Amino acid sequence: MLKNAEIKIYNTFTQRKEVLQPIEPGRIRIYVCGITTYDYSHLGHGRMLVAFDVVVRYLRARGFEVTYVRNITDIDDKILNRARENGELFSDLTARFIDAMHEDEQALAILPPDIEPRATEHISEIIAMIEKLIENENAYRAGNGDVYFEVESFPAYGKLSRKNLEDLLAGARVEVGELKRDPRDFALWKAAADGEVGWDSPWGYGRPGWHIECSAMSTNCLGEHFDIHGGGSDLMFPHHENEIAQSEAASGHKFANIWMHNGPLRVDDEKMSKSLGNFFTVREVLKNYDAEVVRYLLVASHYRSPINYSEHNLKQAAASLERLYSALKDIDTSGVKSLVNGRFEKAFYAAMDDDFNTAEGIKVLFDLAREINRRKSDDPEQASQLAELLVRLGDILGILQAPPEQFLQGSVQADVDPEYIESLIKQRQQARADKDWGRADAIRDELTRLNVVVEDSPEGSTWRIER
RNA sequence: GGCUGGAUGGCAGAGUGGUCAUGCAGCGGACUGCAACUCCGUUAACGCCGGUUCGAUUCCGACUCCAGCCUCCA
Repeated sequence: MLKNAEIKIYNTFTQRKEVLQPIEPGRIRIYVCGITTYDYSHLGHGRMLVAFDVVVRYLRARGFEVTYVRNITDIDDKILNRARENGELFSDLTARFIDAMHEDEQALAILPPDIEPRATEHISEIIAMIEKLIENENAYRAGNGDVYFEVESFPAYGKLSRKNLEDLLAGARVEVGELKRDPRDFALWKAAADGEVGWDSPWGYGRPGWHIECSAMSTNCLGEHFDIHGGGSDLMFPHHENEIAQSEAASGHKFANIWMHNGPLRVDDEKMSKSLGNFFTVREVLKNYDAEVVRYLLVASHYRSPINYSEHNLKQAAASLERLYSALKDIDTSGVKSLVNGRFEKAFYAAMDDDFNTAEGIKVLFDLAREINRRKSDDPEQASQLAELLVRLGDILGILQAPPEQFLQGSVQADVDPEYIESLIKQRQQARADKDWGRADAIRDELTRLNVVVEDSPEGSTWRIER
């Protein structure tokens, strides 16, 4: 790949794009907040997973050795509540939804992270970090066995989400029977009763609070100081703010160099959420739309922008992908010599170097497609090389990896029998040979009824699904 | 109310101080038995008001509107 990669990334922390400067030359360590597994992944999760999948794919394409850690939070109040409602073990619940998440990931062509730590497998590290925080006088035990982080003891608190401590105090809810010294303090460890899910600790039986697991797992997997920390923008406060407080209070130095936050997924211009009833799980969506079309939709906008989920936008995504795949159709790229460092590749890298501008990168893919179409007939060798490049660049975005015919002829929206289609096409070919245009058109009408479009060319007739 | 981000052609969505985004849709042409695909050409935009400038959609300021976070959330 190109040498001297200079990649700019928007750092939420500094509110500006910064040149990525690895702590260790040639190597990037990245931690992304994954999913709390108490239900099926929704499309907002899918967006996050795809966004950081592209980040990692691109960094690798640019020659970095990447260690990608994405955690699973498998112990949490929501999990325990859901398990109780279902009358099942919390570990059975999380096992089921972790499997489901992996299936969804695979469907969306999301590469697995290098390390996928689970909170329940890092309880001892969590306890060790809490002990350290108590020792450093950043945390205290409450009378009931809870342990809280003392926000006042960490003056930089609020620097990521730009909140000042006074405002937080004014806005904090004070609950009855409050065990905290200060309403802004948050739980590191929650005491549990016998019979509830928990682990033994120096403060008695209990379980970790919500934020500490990410501090413990990231530190354990990547060290106390690493390159990139990512997650959804809705995690900025309080989750990431608390992570910074915990991690930096424990280690005494900087936590992550760059903070990346992906934008929200909206439905009808509102954030997708259960309370609004506009909630889509990944698997529901994949019943009605091809996974690659969904992925294209997620990748066609910049990762920090909101994406509006709608049937209309999915249709447009399908049309765009059809154009790209049409360019690849009938081209054999096997054994083709790779075009390296040409203008298209440079333009693509320039776009992606600028804070992973996938929308600008996709423009280059369309430029490539047009060039391929121009050359298809008179310069097939050049067309093949360009097609190989198109597929290679598509891979960085996680698209265009299927055989073109497979994409163009298969679709979850139209379940057709290829043999039947082929037989109709043959009959139509005969009718055309006989110049029986009426019959040829009647057959095409029948195909249209089946959502099939026929395309005639000097080499014969091909077909595709009308999405 | 505080903090962030946004407002681009019919739709989606990038970007730039003065010459093309791109895709879909539209229009004209080529190709086609007719189509489709494809190619060539083409229409069309930068919320509002000021300022800086020879020139602003792009920089600065005010305003309006929208979204997210401030409580569990990717």
